[in-house]
Amino acid sequence: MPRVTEAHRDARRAQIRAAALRAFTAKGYQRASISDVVAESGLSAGAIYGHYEGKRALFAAVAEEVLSRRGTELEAAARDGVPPSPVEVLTLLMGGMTRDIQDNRVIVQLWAESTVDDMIHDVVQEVVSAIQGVLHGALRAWYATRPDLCAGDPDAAAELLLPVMLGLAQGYLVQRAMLDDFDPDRYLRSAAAVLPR
Amino acid sequence: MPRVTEAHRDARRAQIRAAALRAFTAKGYQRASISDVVAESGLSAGAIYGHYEGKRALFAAVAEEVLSRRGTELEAAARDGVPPSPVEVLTLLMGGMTRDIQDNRVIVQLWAESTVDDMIHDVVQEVVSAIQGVLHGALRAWYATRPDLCAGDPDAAAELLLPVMLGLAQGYLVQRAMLDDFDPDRYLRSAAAVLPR
DNA sequence: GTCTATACGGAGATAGAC
DNA sequence: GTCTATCTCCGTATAGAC
Repeated sequence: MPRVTEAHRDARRAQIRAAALRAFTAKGYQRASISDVVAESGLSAGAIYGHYEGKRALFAAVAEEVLSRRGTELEAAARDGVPPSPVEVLTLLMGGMTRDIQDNRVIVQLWAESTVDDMIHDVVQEVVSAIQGVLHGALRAWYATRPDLCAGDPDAAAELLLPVMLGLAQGYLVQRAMLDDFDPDRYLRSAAAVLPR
Repeated sequence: MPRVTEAHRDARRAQIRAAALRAFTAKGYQRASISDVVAESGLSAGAIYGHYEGKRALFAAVAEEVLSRRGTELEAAARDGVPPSPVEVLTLLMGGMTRDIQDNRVIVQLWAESTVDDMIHDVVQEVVSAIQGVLHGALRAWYATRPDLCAGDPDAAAELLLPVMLGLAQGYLVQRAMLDDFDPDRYLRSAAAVLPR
């Protein structure tokens, strides 16, 4: 299999995903039509359908790409250097989201879609599980440096903190997407006040 | 204006809202059609449109009803009896949600819709603001009984905790709607480990 | 692989009788 | 106020040429 062709194919697919993300971000996933993606990509409907089965598959692919990056980033940060504290982990995750997509309304739309579309559900399920795994590892590493806080059992401490860490991240994203007067710094100060440090 | 007629009108509107909630819950807001609401209500399309402008207005009305109840419940709990602790407040709110709607997928769908539909946005915005107000009051009342935890300033302490309390509630709802293996008790234990008590 | 043009289906909303 | 029947729009997806 000629690798040039393969690379070209992947590049085109990436181009389509990028266009889809722009369209979904601008209009919202439900309201964005395939025509919007077409317009955004500079290609045609036929071209899109040649690479993705349809709008749902496109959303799944984009979601996989964006969410996976959070796991990758966190893993990298946890690997080299001092283990980040819970608040630093939260800040890192939220900063990454903001970097990838302007506002994060589309993330909330993704969650909603995952409650009703099986294809989306499966992708989100898988990637979020992966993120939880990485998150667990990061927290465990940090607790290991703070034996005073975990009674010598970093693993159990990380396990206990995990749902709240995920929940605080989700709360941040919901509020940022939904509330007119959301204040990111205030939210992080609030989180810092309750999280171990 | 004859009050019997007025009462009948309100009853019918409540009947329609209840039918809409069932339809939205069963199929998801986007996928539920007006026909579904019609079928669920036992009425006709014409009857529905005689009382509500359309699907969006219906969702807004249902959302207003369900969310407002959270504020009312919390206010009642905070008023009579011992001020509930943060974890108790969280448990109360989540219990109320579960009572009103089986799973809470439709809540996440509501948030998503609020990021893209102005009518929904305005309603959610208003009701969530009200809930935050009540929440603030409840937390302040609790802190007032625990001066050791707030350095004598219950108001500031409540203000600081507010975003996290809201975020933890939202995280609970997202995870419950989205994750196959969500464990409510585990989430609450996790929250109890970080929240002041 | 990609384009243009179009078929198909479904959903929200309305008309008009009762 | 409510019903039946229907209209109209719009979005997804495909057909067929290049």
